[in-house]
Amino acid sequence: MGNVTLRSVAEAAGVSVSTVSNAYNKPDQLSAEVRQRVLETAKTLGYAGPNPAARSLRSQRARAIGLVFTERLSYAFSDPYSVGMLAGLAEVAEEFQTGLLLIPLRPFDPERPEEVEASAEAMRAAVVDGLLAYCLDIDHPAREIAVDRGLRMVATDDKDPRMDGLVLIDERGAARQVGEHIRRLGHRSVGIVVDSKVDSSAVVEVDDVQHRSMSFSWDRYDGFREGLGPDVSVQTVAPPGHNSVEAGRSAGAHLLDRQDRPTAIITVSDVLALGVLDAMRQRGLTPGRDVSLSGFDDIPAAADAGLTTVRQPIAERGRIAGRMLLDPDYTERRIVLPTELVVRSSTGPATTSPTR
Amino acid sequence: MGNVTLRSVAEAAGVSVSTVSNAYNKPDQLSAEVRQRVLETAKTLGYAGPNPAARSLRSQRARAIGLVFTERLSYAFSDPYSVGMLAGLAEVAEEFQTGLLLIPLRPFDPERPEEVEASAEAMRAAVVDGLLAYCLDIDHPAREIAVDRGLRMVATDDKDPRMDGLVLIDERGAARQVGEHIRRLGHRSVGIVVDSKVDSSAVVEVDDVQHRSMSFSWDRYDGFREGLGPDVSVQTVAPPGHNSVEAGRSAGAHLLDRQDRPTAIITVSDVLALGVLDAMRQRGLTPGRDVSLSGFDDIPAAADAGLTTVRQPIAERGRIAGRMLLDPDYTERRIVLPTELVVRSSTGPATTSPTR
DNA sequence: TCGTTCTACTTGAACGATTTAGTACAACGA
DNA sequence: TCGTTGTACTAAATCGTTCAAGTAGAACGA
Repeated sequence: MGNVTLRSVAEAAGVSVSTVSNAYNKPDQLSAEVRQRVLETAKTLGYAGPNPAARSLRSQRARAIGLVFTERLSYAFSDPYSVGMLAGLAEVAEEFQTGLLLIPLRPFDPERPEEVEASAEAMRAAVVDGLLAYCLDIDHPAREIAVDRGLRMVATDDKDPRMDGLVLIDERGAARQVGEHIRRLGHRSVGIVVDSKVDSSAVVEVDDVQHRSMSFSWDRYDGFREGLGPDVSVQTVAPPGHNSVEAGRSAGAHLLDRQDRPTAIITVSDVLALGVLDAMRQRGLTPGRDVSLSGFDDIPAAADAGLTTVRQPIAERGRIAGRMLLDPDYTERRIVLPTELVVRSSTGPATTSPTR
Repeated sequence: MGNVTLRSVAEAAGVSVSTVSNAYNKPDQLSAEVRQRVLETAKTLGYAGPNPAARSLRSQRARAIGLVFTERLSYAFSDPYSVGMLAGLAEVAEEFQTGLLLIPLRPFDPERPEEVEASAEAMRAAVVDGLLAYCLDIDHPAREIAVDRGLRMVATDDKDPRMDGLVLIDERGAARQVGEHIRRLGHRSVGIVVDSKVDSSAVVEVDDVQHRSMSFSWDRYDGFREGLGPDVSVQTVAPPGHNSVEAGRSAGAHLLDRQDRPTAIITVSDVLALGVLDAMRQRGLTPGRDVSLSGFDDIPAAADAGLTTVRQPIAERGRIAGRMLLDPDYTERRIVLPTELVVRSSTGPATTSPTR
């Protein structure tokens, strides 16, 4: 089984190997009758079509693009934002008859370099034409391997100058709008919830410097602070674990239970905001009245929850990344997509009596 | 660039091609010093390691397993159950240094066979050693192609006898326990929420026969009915759209707003149950007191919500599927994993006054 | 001293396709 | 009638590895 090749088909059909190949790849290069005959003998021989590996080798095209898959991305799949982008990417991939190869890697961890290094070898073995560097740590050795291989690389959130394509939003500018919105509403004590790169077991309070090394989203953070201005007092916390509703809930609990509860809470993602919303509900607080809350991304659930947030074209981000990787006619190499502040009921004016 | 091959490295290092190959694949076959020299010249030449396509061709191993990726699976990624299974699969894949290839396909649709057929060609091009037939419709042409290719196929929820491996739970038996639990609590009017295979725009009421063709989960459905027994009156609904919290919410709304509101609601998944829970909250109903509710799967959020459900080893399902595909020492071909009814606060005795 | 075993490499044949350059033959216009 | 063009196919090289088989030389025991 399985050892039926182009040659066996060619012999059985009484034509040359190239003709059989053409029957599959270039139907206009041969007469309809011969093609018909070839395809029929292929069927009776149980030939399942050209061997993909051989085809990849000869044509120098893998018909697949890579996507790094760490534990973190596995969590990311619970995040509607990632799913939306992946859906956009898959749409283009389908259009180009191209697969999406998840490359399982150990997440970067300076504590155990040899394990990470070993898992990075998977990047060598990946049969891909290009790579979407999503959730791939800047220091991960797999990144070097990808560069060495000369893989076309596209990122949606990356600072690496070696990228062949970038699909961005103005993170900082968008975040600034959120900050300004909150400031204009009169809030002077604001909590910020960031995501956390490191594993902690509890909510940690973060200062501006720590944040740089602890979180993925300091552009947003900087934007928030810019928009809020110097007169607003800010308390930043990072929840334990990954970007999730659960994490948001614990961060929200932490902020809401403080003596000096902030009058507004800003989060770096809608998922975290939904968690904070839960924490508010549990405490009988009404969003937009007792405490204001804003998110980021505008995932579908944000509208249902009445969450003020920044809308970004999520699926479009994936689509463009896909085009950059797959469509030779798409020559743009750096796209900055528009965002929009969407004000909903979860933000409102600071109450004049800012006590509990 | 990129045209550095084993041969160029071999020439530069003054050794044979096989020696260079061995330097990468069988370090014990050559002396440490030669290996060192080879690796160094490889580095200076900018050789990124053996070309994966060529390696796949020669060794007849793709180092990747396939996963069908339709729009439906893209929604499935929002489902913690799928994510959990995928995480288990990825764990094993990482262990075996193997990639996970998502193969984008059009979902099966008898209305437009040619589009589906065309997209199924992606199954021909996939460089994979095996396939996890998850979310792959039984009638999808890609399934035939996979069979023709002689791909090793494993399923976690499939009736196809051509599968090389099955990782199952006793769906019907587990569902029966749920039904019995509800019956013993005294409920005599029960709503069942199933998932829907077809696209409808609103909640539809389903009878036993329709259900067969409309849903993916009729084993569970049959189990529910068996456990409930003949004395319980059942109203079955299928929400519009895919398995999601949102869908559960609308199905729940439909059942709860009926004149003859059921005293208990059973769903085929926790995700749907969480939606029903939302609908109950919106109506000020307390789960387990006013209306009982049970789910299926025991995703992490179920415990938080106090949801009665069936626990199944989710990640383990993915892990075993991975082993069946990748581990030659794993010879088991059909595994039925244990389940357990987990009773939490969302189910309680039927109230003696069963009126609104 | 001779045969045997071991180590460290090399040789050359696959793996299964695509692609370039060609050939044979028919059709065509002048 | 001859050269040109086009159609339908073929021959042979090539993609970059891995792997089975082979060899040269050192080391060893009797």
